[in-house]
Amino acid sequence: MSVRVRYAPSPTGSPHVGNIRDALFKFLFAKHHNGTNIVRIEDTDRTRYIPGSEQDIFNSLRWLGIEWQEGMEVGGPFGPYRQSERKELGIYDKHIQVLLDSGYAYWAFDTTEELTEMREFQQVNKQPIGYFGGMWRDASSDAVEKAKQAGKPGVIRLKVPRNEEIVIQDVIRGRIAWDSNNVDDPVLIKADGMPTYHFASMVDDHLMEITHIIRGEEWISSAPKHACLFDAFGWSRPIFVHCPVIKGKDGSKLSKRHGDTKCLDFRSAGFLPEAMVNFISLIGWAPGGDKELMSMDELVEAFDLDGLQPSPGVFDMEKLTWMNGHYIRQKDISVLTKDVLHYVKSDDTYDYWNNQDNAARADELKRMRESFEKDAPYVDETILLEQERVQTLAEFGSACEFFLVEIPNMDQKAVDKWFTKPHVPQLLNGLLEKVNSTSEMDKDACESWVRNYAAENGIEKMGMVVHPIRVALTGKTVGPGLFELMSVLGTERMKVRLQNALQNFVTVSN
RNA sequence: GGUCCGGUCGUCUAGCGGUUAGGAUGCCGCCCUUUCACGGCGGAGGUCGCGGGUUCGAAUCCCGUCCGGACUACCA
Repeated sequence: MSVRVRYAPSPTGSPHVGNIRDALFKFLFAKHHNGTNIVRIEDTDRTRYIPGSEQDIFNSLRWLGIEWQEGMEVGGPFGPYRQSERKELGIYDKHIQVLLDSGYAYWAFDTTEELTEMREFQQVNKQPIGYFGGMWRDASSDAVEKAKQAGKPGVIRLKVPRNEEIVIQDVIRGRIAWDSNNVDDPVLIKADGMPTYHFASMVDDHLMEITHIIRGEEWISSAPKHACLFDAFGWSRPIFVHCPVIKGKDGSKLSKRHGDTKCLDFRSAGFLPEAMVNFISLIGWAPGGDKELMSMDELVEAFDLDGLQPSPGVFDMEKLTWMNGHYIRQKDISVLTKDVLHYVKSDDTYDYWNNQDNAARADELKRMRESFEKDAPYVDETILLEQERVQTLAEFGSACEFFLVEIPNMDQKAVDKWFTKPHVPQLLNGLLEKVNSTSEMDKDACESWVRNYAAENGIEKMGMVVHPIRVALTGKTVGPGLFELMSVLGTERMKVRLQNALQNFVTVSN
């Protein structure tokens, strides 16, 4: 039997990295086994529906290269793939009737107040909290009819068997058992007629012939309910795989207060999909050796359930950042420049940095976007020179800034350190003279001029000539190799910068 | 409170009864070098949560204990 797995998110917001990591696992597993990955939308809670989140879900998946062969947007033989549509088709009504008829489900008419009161009672009496039958589990059909006649809103609950042991086999953790007396009767159909997750998801998993339920660890405690449901229908249970959660630095489940958690935020922050995929695949899973830098194809090749880990992992931004730097460096320059262009053109980028209260970064990136419009080949060259010096796409903004402005911002400490040396005015004037008389200087020409100058003036330490020129041209003490940088800048820009340095910053005259 | 899951350097992890407990990241140092970065080399960092067993031998198996986490909705 071929593998069929499903990614079944709720459209309640832009997906979280933990959720997307699970989606990645499912995709890798399906693809590794030549199976089918299905995307189904679980929108049974109308109150939590957020418009636009379906698109965020698809965008997150596509950004990372997670494919699906069946489901939303691509169709398939088991559609529709949106639960609200399946509800309209009567799929859940039909199935709940089966359970009602066979006695595995029952109507319950408790009010919200009654349920709250019940829980408070259980709380103070240190009892397990939950609905274990109340007055409705074994109510007579007359009582149920009467409540219906009276127009009382009711729900349908699953009649979990009592005095039994409920056992599931989890692929990662092995046997997990519950005393059924501790498993409460979950609501299957809500008062508004919509199915709950417990019901809709399991019915659909069966109908869609899902072989493996791969989901987060937070579902373990409802697994016995799901197992009972399958048993009640007489259906064979799929294989359960509960993946460990992803935690934040403080050890609790990753959430908003840990910073970025939405998958698409990472795109806006300047991370590459290759890095993101590689990094999140390694939280809770390992191929079983020392290898950790892997492409999507390699992950597909290496992925299997036995590499899954039971213990939760912490999302380590520093390691993600390192990995992103690795992928930036590894990238072909023609591809990289397109990525950067795309990044600085995207509105999401600016929304993101403005939300981060980092207007300066937004400005740098905006300048880069404008520069692309004016002189793309020039910007491409600056990207090449900064490629090995940045770790995210966003960092190109500040790394390339000095190239793109008319006059760079002069770092006062750099000026104080280097422009006070007595040989500097002559040096900068000499270079100015050179660029005035030359229209083009390639890297070698720049290098030989600098070296000759040093030799002719008896300067032994290259730093003594290199650093002042660097400060004059870039305003900084750090950056790409001087000769590369000079040749990319070109004589015109060098002229303007040298004049500015000599007029406004060089304090010692000769 | 209850149920369940988990516990190897700060972090991600390898390990499946015999290893000086390996790799990666981060940190530190050296080398390369005009700076930064990249790269190369090296270092610090783990009595494998703790306590008992089983065994000639345990991170690996068993029991207990502690700590952490998830769930505990007519949310998923």
